[in-house]
Amino acid sequence: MCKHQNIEKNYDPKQFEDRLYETWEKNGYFKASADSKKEPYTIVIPPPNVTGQLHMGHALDETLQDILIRYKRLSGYEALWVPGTDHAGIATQIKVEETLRKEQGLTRHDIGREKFLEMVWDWKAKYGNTITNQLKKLGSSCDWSRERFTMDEGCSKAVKEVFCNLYEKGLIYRGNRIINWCPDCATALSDAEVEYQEQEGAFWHIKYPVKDSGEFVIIATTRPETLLGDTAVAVHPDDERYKDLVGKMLILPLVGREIPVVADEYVEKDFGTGCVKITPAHDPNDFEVGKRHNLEVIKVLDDNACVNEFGGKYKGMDRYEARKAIIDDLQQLGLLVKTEKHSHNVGTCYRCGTTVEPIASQQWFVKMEPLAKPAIEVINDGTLKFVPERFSKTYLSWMENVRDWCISRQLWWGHRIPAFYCDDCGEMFVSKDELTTCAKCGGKLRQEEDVLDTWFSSALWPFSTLGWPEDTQDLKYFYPTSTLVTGYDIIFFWVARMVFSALEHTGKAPFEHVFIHGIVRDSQGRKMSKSLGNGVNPLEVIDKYGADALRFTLATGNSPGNDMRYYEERVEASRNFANKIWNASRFILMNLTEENIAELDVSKLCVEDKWIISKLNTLTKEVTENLDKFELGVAVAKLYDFIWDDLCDWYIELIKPRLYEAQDPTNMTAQCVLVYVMTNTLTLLHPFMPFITEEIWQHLPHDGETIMRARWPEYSAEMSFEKEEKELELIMDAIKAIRNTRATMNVPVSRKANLYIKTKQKDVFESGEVFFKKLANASGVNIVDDDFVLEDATVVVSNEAQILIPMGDLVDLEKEKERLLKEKQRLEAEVKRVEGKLSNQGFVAKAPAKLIEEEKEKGIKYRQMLDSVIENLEKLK
RNA sequence: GGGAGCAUAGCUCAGCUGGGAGAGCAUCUGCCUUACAAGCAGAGGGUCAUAGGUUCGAGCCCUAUUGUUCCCACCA
Repeated sequence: MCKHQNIEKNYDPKQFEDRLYETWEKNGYFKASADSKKEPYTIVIPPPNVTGQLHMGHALDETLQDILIRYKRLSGYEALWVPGTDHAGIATQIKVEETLRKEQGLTRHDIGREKFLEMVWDWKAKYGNTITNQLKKLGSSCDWSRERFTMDEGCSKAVKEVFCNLYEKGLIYRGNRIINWCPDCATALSDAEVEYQEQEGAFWHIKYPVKDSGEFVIIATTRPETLLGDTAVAVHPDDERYKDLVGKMLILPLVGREIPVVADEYVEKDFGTGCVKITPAHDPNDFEVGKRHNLEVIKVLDDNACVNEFGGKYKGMDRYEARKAIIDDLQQLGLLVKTEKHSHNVGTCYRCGTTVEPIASQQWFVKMEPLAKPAIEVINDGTLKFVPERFSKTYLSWMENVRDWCISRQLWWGHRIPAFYCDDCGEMFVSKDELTTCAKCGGKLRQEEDVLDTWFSSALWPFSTLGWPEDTQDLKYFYPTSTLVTGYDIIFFWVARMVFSALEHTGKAPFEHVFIHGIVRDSQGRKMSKSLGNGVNPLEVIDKYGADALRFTLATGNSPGNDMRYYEERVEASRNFANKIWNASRFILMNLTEENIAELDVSKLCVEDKWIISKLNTLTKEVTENLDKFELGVAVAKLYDFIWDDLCDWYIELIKPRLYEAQDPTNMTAQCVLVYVMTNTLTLLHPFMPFITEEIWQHLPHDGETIMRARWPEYSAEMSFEKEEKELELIMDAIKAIRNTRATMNVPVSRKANLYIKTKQKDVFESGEVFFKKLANASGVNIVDDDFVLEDATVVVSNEAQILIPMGDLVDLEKEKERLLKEKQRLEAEVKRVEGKLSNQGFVAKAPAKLIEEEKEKGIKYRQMLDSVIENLEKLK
């Protein structure tokens, strides 16, 4: 009779997740078209590192994006999610270098630039698909036909275009300035790529002899090894102690060079000794001081942070060896006054953790001030909004204080800077084209060796992936993008740079909303990291519990911008929820008697049908509103409650009698309602749990090929049934009260009881007979008059009803008294609260009328219930 | 030094524009009731960090304090 295929008893995601994804992709459901008449909705993926592995951070990021994309797609938008990967300059280069060292014992310099780059490209070809395949496991509905890579032809073209453009405007320049140097990666870093760590260090007090006098100046430093490059000692201009010293010459210990004492406001009088050694080549502040006083810049450390030829006898030592040697020597000479403990912040490389070395060096920079201005403006005028809003503060404070961006990197893997030098005449050319001959002297040109900061190309991602600098149809239709979803940890690296780049080159903010999430931590609240070995592999979680369970876990109980802890127990709970949906659907399928199901006929609906439909209607409204406000966690929690409590625990139980009775004239209607409610619920849930919703949807009677092309449910006033909701809730309240009483009185489940109900709502309770029998273990239901008397009965008082249950010997008078007294206390408290409110002049005068009305109704209800309880207590005396 | 977040049940966290404190897990009791034991029914458990304030009414708004986490700055 039943033409519907039965499904397995237990939810087993492995049976369908991969299969469904393949079908979706094959059928082109993820593809978006720029010819569409619909409104566009666009997200570009934060490109993961091309050689990376999926971690929980990605899983969260992709899940949130996929929820938004699927929601918008269902809501009738032309939804495009552009995927792609980042070449990740340093990270990738380090990985390949490591392999080269391990497998062949060679460095990149041994094999040369060309060979090495070939190797990286091979590496990319081999491992580049790993992470994208992992994204597919999660269910990400990216338009893979548009997959991009930051070093593909189009992106490279965009990079050159931007570079030349900025150079021509004078916004890119080459200069000798202090930069952060990572000795291990052997490259310059931007300020954003330096992480500061508090480290226990020392503060050395050193004597510098004053020339031609027996006197000394004592300076205090944390970096004695840079002494070799000192070109002055500075004091504060107002410092009385050193007034006479200014202008005099000092003899630099160990070196013997003469250096002046200068006066500069940068010096803090009260810190250290008030005298500061100035090393312009190895400290950003000293560099500035040096500029003000025309000091020589003597670089004493080389690219490996070892002392160079200007270091005399210390030449060749690395910075820490040199430090130790210098301290020892100073001590022997009696020039070391004292050593204090001192904790201070040390800059480290965000990739390898090595302590960075500030070094004066010839590098390329982006001039930030003119670019930052409009990027600040778009926040202030509301063109670009952060969710949650507070992150705009983080963004603004950075943008307002931003310094010029060092964009050159001494790496091989990346976009080579399009600058060309002529060694014959010294001319430099910046050009999009590969120049070979000098336009001035005809000499041979060589291209700049340095490559660009990885973030230079990712800064263009929202428009370079859509075809810029060409004026493509995609760019016209999908740009600016709608929402950017990313973690707060890359607001500076990436978000900020995308904003000013987009404004400068496209004239538009790259997106409307920046939706910020936190990071996924381990169960102890620690960051997941390789070194701690506490990372959880999302793929293993998917393997064990399914992608939907992982997605649900990441989406639920998580609020925007906040970190979350990962607990396997939570994934298990999510899997259980999936199983619940699975079995509810299994139940529906088992009870469908026709292949096709009729349209919902409102005139045939029973009270419980209207109740669930009305509930669904409200749910639809709220879930939609929550999604529009980026409150994904709230939305999915409401879906959970509706499915588990309203649909499974109540509605399905309520209609079982109808379904089991083939002759029941309302049987068909119940089937209709089940299919209607389940189909709509699955659609609302689909963005969160795409696989299980599709799998079930395919089994249920449906129109169309896929739930991905279903229509997002809409709130409708016609599907709101307030009267029926209230009526059924009276019955539900009574059932809960009876169950509660029976449990308290230790009545065995097997013992059914007759109910005698006193109520003014006779019709409502009469129609609830079948529900009482099924859900409250009633053998019979009798509506009786108020003067009805029953001996040896327990009395359950609920909203609008008194229910008498004869229990014979089972009624323990003392227990019954105790129960009623407790009930009395509870109700008295309620009555007191309501009456307190209503007798408050201020409340009655100022509170909204609707609220007052509700309180009055509650007052009457509780008063009635309390009276009943008291009346019954009297009888027991 | 500047800025931000967090503090709610034993644990992890929700709580939207201020209107009777919620979930999951854990605990206790009773159930293999023909969708689901990955389940069902019931129960216990909270001075919403502290002190003030605004309001008829505060977990939510304001001020201060304490604890905690993070970001930025970098006094050598």
